[in-house]
Amino acid sequence: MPKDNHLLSALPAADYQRVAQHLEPVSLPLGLAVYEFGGTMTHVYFPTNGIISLLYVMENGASAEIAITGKEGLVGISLFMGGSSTSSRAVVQCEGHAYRMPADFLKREFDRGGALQHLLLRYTQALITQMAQTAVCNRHHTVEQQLCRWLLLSIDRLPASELRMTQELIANMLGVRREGVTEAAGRLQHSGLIRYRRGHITVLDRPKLEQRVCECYAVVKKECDRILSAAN
Amino acid sequence: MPKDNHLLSALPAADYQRVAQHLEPVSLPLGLAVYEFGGTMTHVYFPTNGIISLLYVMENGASAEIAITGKEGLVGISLFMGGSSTSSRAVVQCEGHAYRMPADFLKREFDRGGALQHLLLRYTQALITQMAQTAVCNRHHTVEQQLCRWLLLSIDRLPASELRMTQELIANMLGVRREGVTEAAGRLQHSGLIRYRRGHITVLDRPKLEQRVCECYAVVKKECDRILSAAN
DNA sequence: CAGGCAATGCGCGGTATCGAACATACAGCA
DNA sequence: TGCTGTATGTTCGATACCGCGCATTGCCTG
Repeated sequence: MPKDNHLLSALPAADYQRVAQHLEPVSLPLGLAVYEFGGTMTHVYFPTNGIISLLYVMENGASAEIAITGKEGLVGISLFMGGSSTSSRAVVQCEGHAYRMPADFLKREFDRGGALQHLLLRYTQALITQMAQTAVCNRHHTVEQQLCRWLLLSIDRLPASELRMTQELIANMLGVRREGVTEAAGRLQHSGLIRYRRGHITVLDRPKLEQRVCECYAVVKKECDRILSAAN
Repeated sequence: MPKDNHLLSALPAADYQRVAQHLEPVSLPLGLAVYEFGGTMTHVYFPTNGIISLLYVMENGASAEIAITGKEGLVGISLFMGGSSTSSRAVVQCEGHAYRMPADFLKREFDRGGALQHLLLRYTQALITQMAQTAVCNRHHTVEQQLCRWLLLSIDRLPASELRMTQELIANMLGVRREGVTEAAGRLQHSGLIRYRRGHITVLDRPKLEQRVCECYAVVKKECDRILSAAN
């Protein structure tokens, strides 16, 4: 079950044995803030399912999603990167489960410099790519393109092609108005790419969604695949 | 002279001795592309002065700056993060000098896990903060605010408060139209915060500039200071 | 000191997004 | 089955930015 997380499953047996006994299963209910801005981090989280969003909330309350993480990664990279506190919120966007590991154990294990270190650094690199692409996408692409990107990135991390999510929340993630999401989602539904009803969105035609999305999705996905395949 | 770079100067004497003989001085002429997209990285660069921008160029030619680096950091983090190629361009935005280090030596040194590793990871953390803030700023702030942020971040990395830079190039960095920069810069000049003439911009009233800038500047600066002070 | 070119200034219509207010309709619960 | 709160749909003007074209002005070089 911890091996449902791709980073944990990529660990060599010896490392995994050592690490496994320090893993504690936790559930990730919808809306849980795994980390708050500026809070101290006592654990890192390896999701096995569900999605966690890295959100940045500004002084005036406006927000934007910086990256999302699922079973392919972990939440809490700044712990081993040398900052002990977070500069963003980490919120459960789709409920699921995770295994968490105490901060001090992770740091010790990281400093051994073995396979775990390499995996974590590789994943951090993928996360950096995702953040950079988000910055560019925010600058140059339309709400509809970004919605497509967000949907694809999300269902990539879920078993089904349906997700529980209101347009209001999506708007918070994308950092746009709710009406903008309503409009874009309406167009996508009208074209038969998705279907939604009160808090549920289903992707019906993934290939067509990939046609409408901006290049940002492919860049992030490719980098994510590349890094994690090389890890095995 | 290598110690003009803050990361190199923060190294303990023993580490510095070992590393120094692998440093090669290079000059950074304006416009040089230290890295191209997808290129292989043979060296990492520790600037001692000047500014290097991390730029992302999209399929249609539109571009956006993701982060900037000066004497406080290094260029080429993906080398030790486990990706061997870059996902962005690194372009010299203000001429200067740097010391470069061969990729394979850096990797070996990094894998020793000593002071250099900690410094590089800390700096990467600061860079991540800068990228996240860029993403948010692109989403929510006006061109004028972003211009203020860009100016402040730039002169923080320069000895003087003047920089050689056309509005056209600034527009490329910010990912907006040249006219947008002209307009915003015109307002700032009219208010007496800056002065510019054909390719030269001088910051006249830094405190007032800090009043007009969005919160993003302070966040990035604070994190950068925090991380690099803790490194000493 | 006189080109010539690059940098800047400006105007135009077009579009995407914003901000706010309100109407509707569905889901879950009593 | 009906109520109620929340999710979604729709409208309006306002604004920021885009894309284009072209005028102007300063700097550099010959």
